Amino acid sequence: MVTIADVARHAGVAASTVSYVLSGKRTISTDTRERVQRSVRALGYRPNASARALASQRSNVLALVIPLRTGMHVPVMMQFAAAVVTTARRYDHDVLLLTADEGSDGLERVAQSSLVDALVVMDIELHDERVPVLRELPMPSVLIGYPDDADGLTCIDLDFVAAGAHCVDHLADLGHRSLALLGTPSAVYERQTGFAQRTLTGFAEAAERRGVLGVETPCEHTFDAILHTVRQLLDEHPDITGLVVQNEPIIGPLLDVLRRLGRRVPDDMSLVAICADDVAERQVPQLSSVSIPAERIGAQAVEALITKLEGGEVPALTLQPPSLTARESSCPAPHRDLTTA
Amino acid sequence: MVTIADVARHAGVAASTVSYVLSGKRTISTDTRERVQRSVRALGYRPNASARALASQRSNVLALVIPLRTGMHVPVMMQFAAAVVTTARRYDHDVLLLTADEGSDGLERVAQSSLVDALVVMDIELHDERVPVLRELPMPSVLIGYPDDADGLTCIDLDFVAAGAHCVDHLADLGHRSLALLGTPSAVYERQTGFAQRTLTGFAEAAERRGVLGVETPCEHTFDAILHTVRQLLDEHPDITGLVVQNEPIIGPLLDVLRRLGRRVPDDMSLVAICADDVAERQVPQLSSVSIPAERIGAQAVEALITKLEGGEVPALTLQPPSLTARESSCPAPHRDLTTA
DNA sequence: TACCCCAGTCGAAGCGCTTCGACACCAGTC
DNA sequence: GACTGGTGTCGAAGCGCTTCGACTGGGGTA
Repeated sequence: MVTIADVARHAGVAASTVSYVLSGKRTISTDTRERVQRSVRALGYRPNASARALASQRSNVLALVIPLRTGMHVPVMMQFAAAVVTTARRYDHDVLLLTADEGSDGLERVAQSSLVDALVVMDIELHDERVPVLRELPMPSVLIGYPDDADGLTCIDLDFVAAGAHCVDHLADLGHRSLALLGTPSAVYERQTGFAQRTLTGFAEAAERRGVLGVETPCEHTFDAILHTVRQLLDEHPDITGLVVQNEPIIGPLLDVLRRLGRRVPDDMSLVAICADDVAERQVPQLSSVSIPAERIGAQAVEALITKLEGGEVPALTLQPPSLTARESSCPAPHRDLTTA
Repeated sequence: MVTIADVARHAGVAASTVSYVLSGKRTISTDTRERVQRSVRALGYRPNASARALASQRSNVLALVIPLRTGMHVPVMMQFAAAVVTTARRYDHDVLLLTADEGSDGLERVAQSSLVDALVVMDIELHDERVPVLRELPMPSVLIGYPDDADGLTCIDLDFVAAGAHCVDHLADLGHRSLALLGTPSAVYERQTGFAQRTLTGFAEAAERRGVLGVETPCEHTFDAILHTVRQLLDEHPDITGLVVQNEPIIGPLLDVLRRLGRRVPDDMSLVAICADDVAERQVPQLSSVSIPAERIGAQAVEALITKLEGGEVPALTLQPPSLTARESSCPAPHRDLTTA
């Protein structure tokens, strides 16, 4: 391996000069700078990451904690992860992958051993055991999602309360009076995952505000579960004409189930999904949806972290406003009242 | 931060003694060992990763290169990734996440800067530009998948040739005489991805060997594309009664399409998928399938790497034998010949 | 002309650990 | 009683880099 000393010798300067050329932290004459850069290229020099980290107290590595848990929708997670990695690279950082099942011990491990400079933590529960740990850690972190008590933390998320409300408003504006939220598997609610809870809240509040019926039900991923859940829902509330779906993997089978139950989308049943745009567009009919800007949020998380690493200030909570795109799956409610009133 | 010197002072020994207690590389008296361990616990000491890496020339970090490319099925990838991370942790290693779009430069970067000790590379193409680079790198690597020329490499994969053949054999055994392979999106074939190509080969060879018709067609992910592909397939080859599917995300909509085209599964059309077991089981009807043992392969990759890091020998190519589970989606062929012969 | 200042460079210290060789001590051995 | 061979511990060197303080020389100022 070629070291900085080799480069220095080759260029006829001191090792520290090479270091300053590379970091730009002191002024170096054009002449020297170019000579050093030529030597770097000629020898194919790459600074040793550990030596650099040891001397500078910076590893240039971010930890990314991703959940690999039941009920989570994997492709969305990967979009976040990809955005984090890509953005980190843009700021000359690498990403260490941790799974959530290492828990808060894992966070302490990588932080206290100085393996990483900062952490991005996904899939935050309302009462997350990792939150107090993150608060005490001697390095910056950013959460994607946010706990109930977000004091002293930096959190970034889609505004799921507003997202839930948006869906209700959209359907209510179209004249629907009875709505249901078809949510994530119940395990996700049980562990009080922020995004699921908040969508629920937004949905319920908006239904109340608009004076429409709003029922909520979790839904598992198997076809039979979907069939059963929807059938029961429509049995109990036969006048439901609007469905809000926050559960990506069931979207395909759900359309199937509705067909099988004799409900045409959107004629008999309007649908709004909370999901990635490409998923919404891929369906037949294309789904009206509130998109999940995973790319944007992942990038923002890294940028916030970099800012904090450089000593800058970032807002404690950044909520992306949701945006709803109306597509083919939602339309004005059928005029029941003409026949039933 | 607590350093090894603090621990040494606290325990009344030399720093090197602490190091030897921690590594176990020299015999230490029970008395001293316990005293040191107590001090470690009392002070909450964690060795500094960079210092350790610098001194020992080992970072205890593995690079994992995952593809984030069009046509790849994300959940399967994540299963691999999760298995790699989990297994790495079992051997006291961490995982640095790289995306394939950094290409071979990314590999050189992390390897030559000693950021990592070894690499796991996924999604290998038959003529992969990264292969020559990996061969030259001064550290071990393991490929999940394998290129045409695998000389000097360590590769682990499901035996997709056998998988393709297995599917044909299963259907041929059931009396089907005309089969089709509904494959990945064409982009995946165009970049000569190993698993797709080899399944094709196995499928074609087995069809030839069994003397049955075997047509092959790529298939994109959108509903319309699936509908169009299947319709065209059945127009051109109306007597196809067996379908092999290697394209996880289309499985749901495909069942839909077949229904729409009036083909009942399995009565009119037998189906065998190459996909994760849980996906196969979630469908209605449940799919006969060759499973993709992502967990196993990911774990094996890491274990091979650890063995190589310790100077051990590992086989150049490890092919997992595929196993087919017959479920509801395949049954004996309808007895056409009675009516048409 | 004497002075100061700044740009440009160097040398050395030190980041926190591992590892090598040396050494001290105690048991056996002859 | 001198010698050998472990066993357990220590000190020092060194991993490859960053960074601090110091030094040099040339240009501007008084």
